[in-house]
Amino acid sequence: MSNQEFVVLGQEGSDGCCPGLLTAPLPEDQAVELAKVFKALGDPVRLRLLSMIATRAGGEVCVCDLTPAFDLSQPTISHHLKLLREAGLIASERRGTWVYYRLLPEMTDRLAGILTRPADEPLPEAATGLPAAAPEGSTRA
Amino acid sequence: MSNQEFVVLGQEGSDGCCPGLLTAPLPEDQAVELAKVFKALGDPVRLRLLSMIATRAGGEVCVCDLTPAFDLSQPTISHHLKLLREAGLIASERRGTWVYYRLLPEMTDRLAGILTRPADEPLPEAATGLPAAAPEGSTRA
DNA sequence: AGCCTGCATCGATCGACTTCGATGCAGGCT
DNA sequence: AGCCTGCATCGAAGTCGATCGATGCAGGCT
Repeated sequence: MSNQEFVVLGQEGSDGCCPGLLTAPLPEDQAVELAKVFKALGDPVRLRLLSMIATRAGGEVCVCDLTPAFDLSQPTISHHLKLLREAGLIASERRGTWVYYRLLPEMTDRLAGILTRPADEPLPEAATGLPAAAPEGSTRA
Repeated sequence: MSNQEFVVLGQEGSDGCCPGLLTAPLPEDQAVELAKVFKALGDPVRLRLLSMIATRAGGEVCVCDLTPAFDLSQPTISHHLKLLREAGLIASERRGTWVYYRLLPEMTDRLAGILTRPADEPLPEAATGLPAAAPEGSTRA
């Protein structure tokens, strides 16, 4: 049960080919994989679940501590946890009666890296104000 | 047209009250606002659009350069751009016949900060293996 | 064994999202 | 003026996602 369901995103470090969204034009297949993770974060309940898991001292939370924090049924919470798990953001482990969830910091680290721009980003403010200069590929047929 | 539609997320810097998801248990209303932005990123087309906009030299892209890069209709691309705009990730400006989009790096910076953990994160590996220790709030009635 | 608790899975419901063609609107042409 | 191009908006259609009650399963009790 403590497996990650399926590993999304190749695990190249911050040195490899894919320094992130804001550096190179993100190929199709990578966009698909990345979107799965961001989609998992695109829900208030899942964000709060992730936050509760990540910030709990000890690095682990029992599901029985998560469920009563929401005005939702137990199956719904279980469903959201499953999505976070399938996105590679958390992992679960059963110990006796209870199931514990913990953060997988590799994924959040990776997302943070993907959203970080390469420190310079001149933001030239150039072309602004020109009388409608023709864009890149427009041959104006 | 170059307005941000509506400003999501209070704009406190990295010093203020909300250092991110992985530090404090994310209150409900903030989770709702944050989820909107992550949801906007939770689609492969929008991720590629954002990437194309962010990585274009000059910091701007004409819509007419974005549309032919996808196997989708023009209204669909326009719809995705609108969602990215409403999420505060990009802004648009009309110049003559064409509309140009540019990245709003404040938002991506903010997301990156939210996903960054406070550098230490001991990952104690403690309680693991114990014979079913009772979780936090369980009084085991 | 039998029972009880904690959690996951199943099936159904209903709203949200993606996509499209059709249309509207702004701005540059002739 | 009339026309054409670039882009946004408007329904409509189909798919996906969130949520629930019911159920199943695992593990610790008596």
